[in-house]
Amino acid sequence: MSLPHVILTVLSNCEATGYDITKAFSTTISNVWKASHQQVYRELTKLAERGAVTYRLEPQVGKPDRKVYAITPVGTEVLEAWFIQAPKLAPPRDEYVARLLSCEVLDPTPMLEHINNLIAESQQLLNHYALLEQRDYGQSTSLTQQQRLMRLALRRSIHQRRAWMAWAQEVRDELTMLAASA
Amino acid sequence: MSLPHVILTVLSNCEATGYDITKAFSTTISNVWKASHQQVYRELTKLAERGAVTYRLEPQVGKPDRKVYAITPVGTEVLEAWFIQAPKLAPPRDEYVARLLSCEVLDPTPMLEHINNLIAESQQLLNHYALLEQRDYGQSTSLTQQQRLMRLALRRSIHQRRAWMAWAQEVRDELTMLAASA
DNA sequence: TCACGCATGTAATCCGTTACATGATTCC
DNA sequence: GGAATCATGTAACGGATTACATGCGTGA
Repeated sequence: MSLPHVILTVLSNCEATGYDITKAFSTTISNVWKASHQQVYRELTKLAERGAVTYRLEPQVGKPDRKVYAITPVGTEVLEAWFIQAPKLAPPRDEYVARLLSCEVLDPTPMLEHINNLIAESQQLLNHYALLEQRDYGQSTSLTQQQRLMRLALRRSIHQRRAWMAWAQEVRDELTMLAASA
Repeated sequence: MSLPHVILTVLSNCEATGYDITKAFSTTISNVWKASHQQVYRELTKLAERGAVTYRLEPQVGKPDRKVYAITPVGTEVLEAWFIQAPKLAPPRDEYVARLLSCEVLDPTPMLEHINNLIAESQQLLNHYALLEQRDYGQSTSLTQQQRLMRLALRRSIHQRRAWMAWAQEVRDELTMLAASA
């Protein structure tokens, strides 16, 4: 499990509230790790119990207090211990291929629609990614370290989505033939 | 959630015991969906409660009874209803990219090792996949429908792994430069 | 004034993982 | 004789999802 460590990484850069971190999960980190605000708040509570983070209350007029979290030395150790462990790939759970297997016993027509939608969505996303890459990392010759890392995260999404695209096109061709011969 | 539907798909082809299905999950379906035997047994119990599957007991001499499961018409309806729903991609939870983000605040050397391991493993797996594809689908000019579908499942794994490979190589180059300049 | 965003949670349920358990058979 | 495999589970824990809940400020 890496959710607490992603949170600790965010806090290594700067202090943040639960809300700030949730925002990060829905913007910059959204391609890397998915987490709901409930998960974030619960994890922050647990990390505070373990002494990996601390927080100070910032009173606000007419609003509930902000809890501003910061990483502790213990938290840094936790992060380092996790960092040197070998990463694991997510176990395969693929709804597209699962449905594809059902085509042996069911009419494949709906599957062809799903695949066409996947192709269309993927094309749009890839266009979007290309724009992002150009806009954020394409101009200057020298990028900061942070920019290089974020660019590699984006590259991951691009490679992954291209793989979906290429596969979906193979499936479309195969299913089209299959539907024609039936 | 698709676990029950993958099970129903298996049972649409032929009757099977919990053990048979578990074996399928660790062989033919292993690239598509991961499930432990405990999950399979629990899911079979639930499907039987919903009336989507039935089972008959096959007594055996000196062994515990075999429960041989079969899909029911209700089960087929459940499967069809799921089949026409739009598949969802797995939410992003990527331990490699997560660790990559930490490289901003931690020494990237361990990450470079992780990435080199990923490249080596991926190369081996891709070789293995190539052999499988050739052996199982490369010879005859006309494949059965079942074979075509299984081949597309394999193609998915190949595309996915190639994407990992290409990305990992980009990361390796970038991290090597980064380590050299530090 | 009504909806949306900010900011913060609790509760229930489900899914996945790990560990524990049993008792026979078959292969080395 | 011991290890692995067949076949079947229960129990406990933790993570993820969904729903429910509050209460203020801001813009249409």
